[in-house]
Amino acid sequence: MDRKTATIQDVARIAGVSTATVSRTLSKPSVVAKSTREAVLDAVAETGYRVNATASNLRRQRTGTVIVLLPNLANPFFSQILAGLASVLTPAQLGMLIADTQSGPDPEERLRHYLTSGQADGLILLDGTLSPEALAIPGRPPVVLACEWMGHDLPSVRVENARGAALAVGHLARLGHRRIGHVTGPRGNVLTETRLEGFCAALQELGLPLDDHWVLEGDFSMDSGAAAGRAWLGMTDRPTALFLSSDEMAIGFLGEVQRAGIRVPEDVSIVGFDNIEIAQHLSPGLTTIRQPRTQIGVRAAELLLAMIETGSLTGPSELIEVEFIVRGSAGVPPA
Amino acid sequence: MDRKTATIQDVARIAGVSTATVSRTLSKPSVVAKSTREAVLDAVAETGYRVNATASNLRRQRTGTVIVLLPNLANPFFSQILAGLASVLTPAQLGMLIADTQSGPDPEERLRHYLTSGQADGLILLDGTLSPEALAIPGRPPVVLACEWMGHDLPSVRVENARGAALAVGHLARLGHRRIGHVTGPRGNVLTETRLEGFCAALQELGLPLDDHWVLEGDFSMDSGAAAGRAWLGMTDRPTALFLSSDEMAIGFLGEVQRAGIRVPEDVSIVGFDNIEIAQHLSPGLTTIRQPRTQIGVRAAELLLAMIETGSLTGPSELIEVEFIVRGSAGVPPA
DNA sequence: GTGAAAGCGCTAACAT
DNA sequence: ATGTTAGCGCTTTCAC
Repeated sequence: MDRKTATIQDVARIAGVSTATVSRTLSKPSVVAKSTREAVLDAVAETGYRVNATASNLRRQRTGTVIVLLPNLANPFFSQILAGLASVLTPAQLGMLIADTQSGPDPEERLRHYLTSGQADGLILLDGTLSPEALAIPGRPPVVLACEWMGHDLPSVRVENARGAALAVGHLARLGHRRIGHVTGPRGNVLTETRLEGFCAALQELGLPLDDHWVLEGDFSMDSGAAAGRAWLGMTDRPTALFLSSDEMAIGFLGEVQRAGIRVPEDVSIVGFDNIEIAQHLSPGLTTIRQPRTQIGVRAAELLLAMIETGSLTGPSELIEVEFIVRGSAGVPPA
Repeated sequence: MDRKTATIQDVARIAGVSTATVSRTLSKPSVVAKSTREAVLDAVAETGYRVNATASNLRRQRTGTVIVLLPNLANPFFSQILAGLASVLTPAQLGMLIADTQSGPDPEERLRHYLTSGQADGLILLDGTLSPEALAIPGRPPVVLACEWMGHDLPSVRVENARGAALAVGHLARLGHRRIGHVTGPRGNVLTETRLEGFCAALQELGLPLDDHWVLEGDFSMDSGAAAGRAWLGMTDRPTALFLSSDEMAIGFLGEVQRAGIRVPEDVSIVGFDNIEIAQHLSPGLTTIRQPRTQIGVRAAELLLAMIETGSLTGPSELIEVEFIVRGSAGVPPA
């Protein structure tokens, strides 16, 4: 009907009250008299009034927005975390501004920008490669890490990465493997290092050999898994099993060696990490470690919400359990 | 340093100019004298001043935000489109507020909410199942569809879906298949219908039979592809080839029949749709139709940006080409 | 329980 | 080329 949207003034005029009363009716209905409240709500309905979030935010010195900073938006790994975040943030009237650290030139500068721009009530960080110094900014909003991170003193939601690696090694050892290789994520990434440490520690604990040639560097992508597959095919002294630091790499590896005529798990056993949806649909199914990604998002959002509400810059951290999922890609070693 | 962030007043005071000059220096540097500009920029640097986006937006009657409405955030299909959107929107100083139509109860109400709330300068719609009536709202911001849609009169970025289906059928027919089945997306979805129509039309054009039993309903998910695989395994009169309306379904189908001992493509040929990253890493590689998803996002964002800048509610539509990708999952029919 | 009034921080006429 | 001024629409003391 109306050409332009109604303001609080219009509602006040129609209801015959002041703008203050309209505002109160909408935010704290209990403090206004029943009859006034009804008059106001009628006027709201009549005009189709919605509060202007920008004006409200300016007045209340908040933004209504949470920034989510992730390394790479195109990586489907994050979409489920985002879904978890949204399920908590949306009901709390907080929008998610999603930004990608890889699209620009200087990721840490991007982070600093968001922290100082006053554009957000809080920030959720999904990129573990940024350095903690970037967070040392006075007056910054609360931050929750939903990833591993160099400095471990911030509120965070993390996953039992080292234990996951140990579970993988234990499973393979129990099947009889003694020559176990590993494909890492990108060096420098905290996830990579944590899983690698867990892998090495488990090997040592079980008295299994660790050959440097059996640790290949990847970058979590399918392509890098395929490259690892080619490297494995070219080895004279192949490990009989591999633990790969992501399911995506496991898929790339699997496809590559299968196309070369290698049978999985008869000729080589494979364990991934993540339990992405496709893991169960491969042939053979991918044995892997489940990370509950939606839950990571949910908990991170809840933590941040609590900090925003209390105005605190600190808060608890949380460790989320992983679960070992046995499918067909790991079996007994070849005779 | 400072406890609270500097305002434009602080900068003006330090630089010895008015706030208007500070504002101008930052938005249209060319109109202020060089010496003043330098003084202002020095003061900006000294105070670490950043414009308060909320205040700026309120004053300029804009929001600095674009809402992206998609059916399901957890679906990795959208992440690349989002990456494309972000690559255009971020440099234009527009944030993306991402919302999920499936998380709440009433998707159309959600859409209406975003359209009327004045929280966005524009909206990008990735959900083709919402009805066009929901957009008939006075004073709404510009909208771009990045999906198929019931009413075809809005600015949109779409893909040659029907032609993609025809390419798939043509390829299979050329290999010698005469019994070609299809697994659809969810009924009612516009993508589903368009591809189905393309499929039927191509069959007819080539004089190939269309058996109703060979058209199975899926929902684009791997699980539904696996279900289609089980259905196919149970058929007495199996088609020798299938065109599946998404790669995810093709993957589910492939895994399911392979686990049942069926060889692909020797026993059955498969063609998917999308060319998701994993398609090339499967064994056999998945023959499919490529949709340039990043580009879809880029073009949609560019269209919307133009509309926001000109204040127009209409604009051109664009059809993005698909490309047929031959890999190993489709071969000659079994003898 | 309700109203008056003072800004939140910024930009864009309009003056000069 | 720069300053003055009037708000954008809202929330929140502070009175009554």
